[in-house]
Amino acid sequence: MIRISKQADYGILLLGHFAKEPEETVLSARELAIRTHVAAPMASKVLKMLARSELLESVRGVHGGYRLKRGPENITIGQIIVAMDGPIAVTECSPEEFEASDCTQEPWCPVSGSWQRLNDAIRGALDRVTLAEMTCPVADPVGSFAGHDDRADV
Amino acid sequence: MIRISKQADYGILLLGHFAKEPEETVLSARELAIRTHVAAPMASKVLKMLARSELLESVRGVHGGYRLKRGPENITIGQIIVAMDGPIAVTECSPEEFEASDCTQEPWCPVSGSWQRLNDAIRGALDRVTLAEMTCPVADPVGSFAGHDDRADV
DNA sequence: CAGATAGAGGACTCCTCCGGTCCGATATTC
DNA sequence: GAATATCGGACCGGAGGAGTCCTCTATCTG
Repeated sequence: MIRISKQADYGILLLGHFAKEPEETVLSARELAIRTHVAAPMASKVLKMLARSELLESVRGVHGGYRLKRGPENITIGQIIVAMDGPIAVTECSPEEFEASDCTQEPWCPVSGSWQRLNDAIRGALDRVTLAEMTCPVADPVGSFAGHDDRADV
Repeated sequence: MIRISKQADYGILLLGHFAKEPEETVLSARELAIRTHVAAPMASKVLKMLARSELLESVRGVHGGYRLKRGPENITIGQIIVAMDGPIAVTECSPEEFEASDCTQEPWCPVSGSWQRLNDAIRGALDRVTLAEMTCPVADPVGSFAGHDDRADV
C-alpha cells in the first residue's frame, strides 16, 4: 500500500516523455499513447487532467497536442500526483476537512495532531524530486534525497 | 490519494492507546474497541495482524489481551504500516518484482530507476516517526522531520 | 473438572471507487 | 467544409478493501 493511483503513475510516465524532448515540443495524445504503450483513451484522459492542472498546455486543432508548460526541472513529482489524485494526505482526517469528515475519532484520537506532520514529511519527499531528475537515466540524479540510505528494508 | 489503508489507520490508533498506558499493560480487544470507537470485530482483526507482526504480544485465556512487545519509542509508523498493508511502495514496478510484474513499461520506462529512490524517501519519512512521538499530544515531538516546513500546500 | 473468557485463523460478503471506454462538442488547419 | 485534435462529460465493469462471522484453541476461575 501507500500507493499512488495508476493514473498518477501514467501521468509521470507521460510527462517523462516530454522531458526527454526538446522544450516546447508538441506531442499529440495518440503519439504519446503509442510511445508509452498506454491505451489511447486513457492517455487522453490523463493528459486532459494534466492540462487542467497547468502542467501541460494544450494546442487544439490539426497538428495539435500538448506541450510542457514549465521546464521539467520546475515540475515536481508531488505536483503531478496532486494533479492526478488530489491533495496528498495519508488519512482522511486532515485538519482542513475535520468538520466535513466523519472522523468519529477526533475528540479521542490520540494521534490526531501528528498526522499533519507525517503528511508534510511525505509531501516534502515528493516535492524534492523533479521530473527532470526522474527522467535522468542512470546516475544519482537527486543526491541522497531519502535522507539516509543506511536503512534496511522497512 | 497516496493514502494508507483504513486498517493501517486503525492499527496506529489502537497502538496509540497502548502507548498512553504504563508499559506492559494488557488490554483486551473488546476494551480497545470501546475506547477507540472501532467496531469490535474490526479491532480484533487489526490486533491479530499486529500480533503476527511482532508489534504486539498476545495473552490468551481469561483476562487475556494484548501487550506492546517493544517500547513505543521503538515502534515506527513505517513498521505499523508495513505490518498492516505490506511493503511500502508507491508503484507496482518495484525492482524486487520486475520479473513477476506485468509492467509492460520496463524496457521503455523513462523513470524506472528513480522509483526506488522515491520509495526510499517515503519509507525514510515514515520510519523517522515513532509511536511515542505520534501520541505526544501537543509540542513538537519530532523536530521538523519534514525536512523543511517552509513549503506551502502542495 | 467444567464453564467462561479471550485470542487465532480463516472464509465470506458487500460495496466503493479506480481503471478504462466512449461520445458529442469545439477549435484549428488546409 | 472536411479532417484532425483536444475538451468535457457520462458511463460501466470489476478488483480489492472494509467489515462480519464462525469455529477452534488456550487459559483462568470456581
